[in-house]
Amino acid sequence: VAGAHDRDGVDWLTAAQQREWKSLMALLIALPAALDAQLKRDAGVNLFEYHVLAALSEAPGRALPMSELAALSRGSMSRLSHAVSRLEGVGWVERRGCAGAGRRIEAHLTAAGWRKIQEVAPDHVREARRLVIDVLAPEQLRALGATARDVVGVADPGIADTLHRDLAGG
Amino acid sequence: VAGAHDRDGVDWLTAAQQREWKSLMALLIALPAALDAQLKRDAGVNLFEYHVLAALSEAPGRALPMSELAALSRGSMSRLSHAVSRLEGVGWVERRGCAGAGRRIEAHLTAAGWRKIQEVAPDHVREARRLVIDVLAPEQLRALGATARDVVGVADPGIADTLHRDLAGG
DNA sequence: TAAGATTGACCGATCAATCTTT
DNA sequence: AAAGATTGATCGGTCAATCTTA
Repeated sequence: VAGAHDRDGVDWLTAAQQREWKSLMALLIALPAALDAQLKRDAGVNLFEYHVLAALSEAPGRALPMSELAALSRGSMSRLSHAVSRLEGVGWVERRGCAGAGRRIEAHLTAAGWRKIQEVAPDHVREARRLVIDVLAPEQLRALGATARDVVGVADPGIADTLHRDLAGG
Repeated sequence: VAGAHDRDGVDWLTAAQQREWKSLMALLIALPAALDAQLKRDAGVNLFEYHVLAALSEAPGRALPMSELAALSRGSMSRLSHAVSRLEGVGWVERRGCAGAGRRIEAHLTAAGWRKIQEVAPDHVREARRLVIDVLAPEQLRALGATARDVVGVADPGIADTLHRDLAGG
């Protein structure tokens, strides 16, 4: 039973738990790889860069301070800074100083960047449907989302916070 | 409703679907990062290298041909080859020619590698429990595993095959 | 020649150190 | 000094090319 310890004091997984764990590990490998591959092939961006463009496209004024953008796209400041440099290089994003107190730099989507995300989003949504949304029964999808939120709450409270704020419509 | 198309012919996600999708994306970022961080901190290996050592430790004779090991640890041959080179460098794995027809190289766990995985596994299992297994109700975990298998089946049939064989006790 | 395996160049991410502004 | 942001070294992974053996 759960909570049992062997003589080393280790609470090993049961056979059933191992089964579900291995299935989850397979998902963690296969799904991001498939999404990345589609975006890279059809759009020349990776999944993180797509999230950056998508977050900007939904923001008021199509602009966000770097630190908020990092939280929304679930990456470190460093990762974001490198990514924005790349996106700036191809003309989809620009950096500029920003007015608000304390904050210094905001990234904003250029006209070309707006066109790019409009062009790329439909394919990405199609892939999301093909791999997940249309594969699962509605109740199964609902349960998956709820379970994901439970796990993220423990694995990374910071991401969980940003997610909840985003889902609430912040 | 699902299946509806706007005038661009795109079947966008509903608000509810977007909610679950974003939750899943957050999981895909947060969970591997947390598992990786624990292993890197406490054991000096990443999640993929851990899977390599774990797969070898469960194999008969603690050895596997490179191609089978790649499938079991869910990586490309190239990724595995680089990883095994690293693990060889620290003395946990060795390469050697192998007898069976057609096959050429097998990786096997050294005595030091065996000790290493024995030492590291309990912490990894503890983390798996803390982040997932003990967070979810048994039925929720079961559903997560089943859903993961459904998605993997579409996203990567090759990984799905290996997973099913592994779960059947191959 | 096809499958198994390796290699090296390149790219993207992390980490620690640094710069900048309040 | 603290928060926001950037930088550069380094590491790990991918990709395409190559080598090897049945």
